[in-house]
Amino acid sequence: MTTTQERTAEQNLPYDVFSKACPSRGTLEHVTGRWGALTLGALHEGSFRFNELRRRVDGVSEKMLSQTLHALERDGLVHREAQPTNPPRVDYELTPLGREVAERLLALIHYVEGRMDDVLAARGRYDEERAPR
Amino acid sequence: MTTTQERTAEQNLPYDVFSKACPSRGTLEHVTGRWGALTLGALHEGSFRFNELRRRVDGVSEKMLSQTLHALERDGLVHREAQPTNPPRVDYELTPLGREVAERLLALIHYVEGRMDDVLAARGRYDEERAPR
DNA sequence: CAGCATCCAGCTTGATACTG
DNA sequence: CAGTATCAAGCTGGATGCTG
Repeated sequence: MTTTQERTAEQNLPYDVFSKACPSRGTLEHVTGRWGALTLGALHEGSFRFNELRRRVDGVSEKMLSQTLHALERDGLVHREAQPTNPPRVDYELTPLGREVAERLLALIHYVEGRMDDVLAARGRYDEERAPR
Repeated sequence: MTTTQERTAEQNLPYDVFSKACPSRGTLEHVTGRWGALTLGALHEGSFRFNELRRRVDGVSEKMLSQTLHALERDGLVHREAQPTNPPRVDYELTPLGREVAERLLALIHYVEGRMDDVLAARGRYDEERAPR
């Protein structure tokens, strides 16, 4: 069995999410976090204004959406286009890098959605086995 | 623009992670959460015992690993094989469904790892633009 | 070894109010 | 419209002690 450090050295990987200190872990959390994932998923379908996005991502608060967008913009996954009009208009869209990431993320999301019946069935079995009384 | 509900109806999707109430959102969080993602990633390489896994997933506490494994087992992604020996030996491995999910997850993880240089560069630009003083 | 039970510090989150 | 500021509450997660 190889340790994280050994794998990193052997395969010469510059960034290894399995290592606690690796910055890729932070970015991965922005991408896969509850709101990050849904935001990237929504933006994969086009450009959105702030409040459009807010309605799209059911349940996100204003604060969390703002925070999420800042993190994704900082990581270079989302582009923010602000027009200095009044009232202000700001559009968000994926960068090329963001699109690549979103595609892989959506492949995962759609797969999970497509297998939810199996997941729910597994849950039923699990719960029944240990609380039938 | 279509709402979440409209999309769900139009495309006849049984499960839509964009909807607050959808159970797929919960499963997605188990899969993509900090520890869920790393645990699935580790298990993709083979079968592991509890403490092996703990060493592999750098930074995870006993409690969180236990909790994570329970959630993944309940969702039908991980299989738990307990041998009634003394001392006890328990092995964890992916189910076929878990393997499918882990593969898509790893595609995302590896892509992000591979583009970390771009992410870090974007961060540098972002930070510089708004705190030069 | 493989966990569970408990406690609690602190970070995350949501609600609310306010600004340009 | 597009956010920021502030504050309370609740949940997450780490430490500790214990069991089979």
